[in-house]
Amino acid sequence: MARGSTETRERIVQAAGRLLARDGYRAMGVNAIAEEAGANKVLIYRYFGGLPGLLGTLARAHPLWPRADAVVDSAPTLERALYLAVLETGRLVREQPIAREILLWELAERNEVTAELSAVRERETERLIEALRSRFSLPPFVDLPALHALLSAALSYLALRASDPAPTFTLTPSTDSDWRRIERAAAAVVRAAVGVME
Amino acid sequence: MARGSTETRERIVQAAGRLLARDGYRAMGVNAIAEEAGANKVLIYRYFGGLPGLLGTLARAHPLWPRADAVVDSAPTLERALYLAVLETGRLVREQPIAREILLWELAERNEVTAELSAVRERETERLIEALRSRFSLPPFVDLPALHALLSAALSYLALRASDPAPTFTLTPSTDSDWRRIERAAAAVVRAAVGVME
DNA sequence: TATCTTCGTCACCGGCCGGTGACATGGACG
DNA sequence: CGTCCATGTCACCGGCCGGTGACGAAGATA
Repeated sequence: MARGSTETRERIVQAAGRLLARDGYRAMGVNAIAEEAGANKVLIYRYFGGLPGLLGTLARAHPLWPRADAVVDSAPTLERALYLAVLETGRLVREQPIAREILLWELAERNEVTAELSAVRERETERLIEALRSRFSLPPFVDLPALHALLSAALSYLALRASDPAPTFTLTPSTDSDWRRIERAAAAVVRAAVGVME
Repeated sequence: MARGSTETRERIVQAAGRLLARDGYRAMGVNAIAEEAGANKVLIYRYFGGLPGLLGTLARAHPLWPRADAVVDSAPTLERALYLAVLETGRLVREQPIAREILLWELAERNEVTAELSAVRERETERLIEALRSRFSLPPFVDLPALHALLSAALSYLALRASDPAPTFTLTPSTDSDWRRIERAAAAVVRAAVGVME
């Protein structure tokens, strides 16, 4: 049924993305993906060389992380740009199931797939830092990478905890008002820290 | 061999802790634990009613999170106490493999075990917040839970990423000097934010 | 028409998983 | 002594996993 290499390839990639978003990274096996795609699992080996190849293809097909230029261009000050970048990271993790699962995956396992996924995000983040640095020419004693790492780690983690398997973190943001509190704290922190560290 | 219920129970609990610390939460199965303990897996069902019961016992036997009183008593100011509490959380996650794996587990799965583990940590954190509030009588418009959630989430996440499967986060702290940068950023943030939010 | 390649199917493998039922053993207690 | 029960052992189950070898069916090419 439905012969034709390219269509089948595409169907498998789509199915992998659907499965990752719906059932999480722990469900990503050749058997499950093949069934979801209505294809035969042998084709995963033939077309992608195995699971890592397939998931690499999937990752390359999705733009998952904040684009450096978009963030920088839309903000008038360093504080605002940093704030927006950090919040955008949290928002992506919260609203993009695939992004969320990839972060979890990277935390839980270390293999070819997660290494490549990390590298992709890393590259984009470095470009963001570089863009901020050149656009706003901040004083050298502001440790921008450290500040950015601290805040985006915070938002990512809170977003991870808030979604699907939802435990607590004293204030684990669940309602909109919870998230506003976190965002207000982050804003105050950014505003103050950039000044204080100078 | 080695008859006697209590000794065997203890041996199984010890083996579970060892396995969790060494091989991570993904390795925690009845077969693996039984082999590690040199016992028979049937006993896990007989003595603990199954895996959740065994791991609940294990968790209750380990003090894993910062004690509220210790942190509060050793700090002269609110800034200092908050800074110490947050750093201690990060340090624990970094140095206690069991704590690390429990956090990962809570992120990745939602079941009886992780629910109970979350509850334990949650209770301790609430006590910390309450102790800070009463000890230093901070103004009501400082959103202490939000600030604490933001910062401890940051340190926990960075510590999780820095250990065993070690990908990147632009600045993923690996060396001591990396961690000093993060700590300096956190200190500045705490100092500034408490003032700014007043 | 005959041949050859590509695409897809099917059946099977060994291995590990969680879980259970049947049975040996040894000690306490009558 | 005999009984009983907690303790520990062993073999086995069904199910899912990743992975592979053999085969059929469509279509291009000669």
